[in-house]
Amino acid sequence: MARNPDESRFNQQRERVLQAAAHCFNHKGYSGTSLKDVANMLGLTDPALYYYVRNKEELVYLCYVRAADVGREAMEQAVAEGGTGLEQARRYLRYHIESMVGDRGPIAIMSEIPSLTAEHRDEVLELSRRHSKAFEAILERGIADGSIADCDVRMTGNAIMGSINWIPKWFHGDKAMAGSIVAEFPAVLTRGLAQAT
Amino acid sequence: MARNPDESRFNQQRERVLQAAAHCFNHKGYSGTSLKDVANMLGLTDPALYYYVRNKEELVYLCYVRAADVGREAMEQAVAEGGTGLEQARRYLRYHIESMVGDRGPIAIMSEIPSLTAEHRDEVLELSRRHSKAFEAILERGIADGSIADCDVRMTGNAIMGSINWIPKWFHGDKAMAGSIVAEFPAVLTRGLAQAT
DNA sequence: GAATTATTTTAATCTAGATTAAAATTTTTG
DNA sequence: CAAAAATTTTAATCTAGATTAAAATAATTC
Repeated sequence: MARNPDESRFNQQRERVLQAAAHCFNHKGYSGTSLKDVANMLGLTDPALYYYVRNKEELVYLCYVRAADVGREAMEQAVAEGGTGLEQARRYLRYHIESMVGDRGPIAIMSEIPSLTAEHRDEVLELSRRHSKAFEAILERGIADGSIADCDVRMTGNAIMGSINWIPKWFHGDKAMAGSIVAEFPAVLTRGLAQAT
Repeated sequence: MARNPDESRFNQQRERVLQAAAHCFNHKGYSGTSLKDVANMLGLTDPALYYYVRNKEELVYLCYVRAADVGREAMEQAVAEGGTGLEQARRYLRYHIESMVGDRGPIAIMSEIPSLTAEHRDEVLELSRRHSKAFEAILERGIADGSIADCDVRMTGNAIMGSINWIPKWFHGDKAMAGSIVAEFPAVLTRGLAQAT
């Protein structure tokens, strides 16, 4: 038995299921992906998935929690490393984007939140809200420390988060493209934030 | 009979169907909205919708074409009015956003493109691509005329378009919010573009 | 290597919701 | 107003795909 429960065969396989599902959802759309599609991608038959998730709703839910985790981890690491608000913002964006287009991807676009059960929906929305708040907090710290020009943090946050969230819509694994995104996005998205000096 | 075919009772009613569908898709998710939901919103029963669209796939398709139209109109008007590239970019964003959060809304998020028929999918993707190209062209004109700082137009375009496309995800008709978006977004999204003078 | 546990399969339901058909109603027109 | 056209309804199918049950296989344990 693996010492770390996250590394157990079961959890590893479940992680593969989630990545396959995210891939299918992003490529074929939610309504276009059957459990059979996801299962076949892993060389399994559809009922096998029920060994890892209770039903399709839970599969979607777990994909979304996973997407939120990736964002949260990037945020926590970026904040932990300190620096000015602007530096933290840039770093967060780089970490998050690196994960999304790198080995943590593909990340599911959260387009079917409304179809989740009330409990799951509330939880995912809460994670999402918390993430937005954390980013707004970075912006506010940047304004306070003078690295970021005064702005409407709510709208600025919405704008930047929208860009991030939309990436999986047009990025489909192309390596060269991944490089461009990582190289350009953090700069592009924060260029407008800097306080003129 | 109306002289302008767009104003015929049929077309007006169809437009209402599309708006209702967009509202439902954005609020309940694609898989969560049945034709019954859309029909009931208009005080109709589900089979009545088949008088306006061939099937659900076409309903989605038409919602997406409509969304693309709104963007194209904003783009054309903004470009037609001339000015520097930066001015055109700002104007386009203002027009597009005003339409989205105003009386042309709600606009459907294009999350189910992959479920469209091959013909419809290709057409929508082509519209989408053309729109992106048009925006990149504005950026290039801005770089040429010196109003916009040199940048990776492809990635910059992707970033800004992502912000726009994501708006229907979190904006749900709140009037005050609509005001903030129109007031802030065009500025926020173009702040990073300006050539330092 | 026998017993236990974990994983996957085949085969069988079951159902929501899309779609169709035919009839009823409403609107328009001459 | 009567006929024709337009719009909507009620009632009836029809099906993909989610889900469940039971059995089969593979991996682990002692």
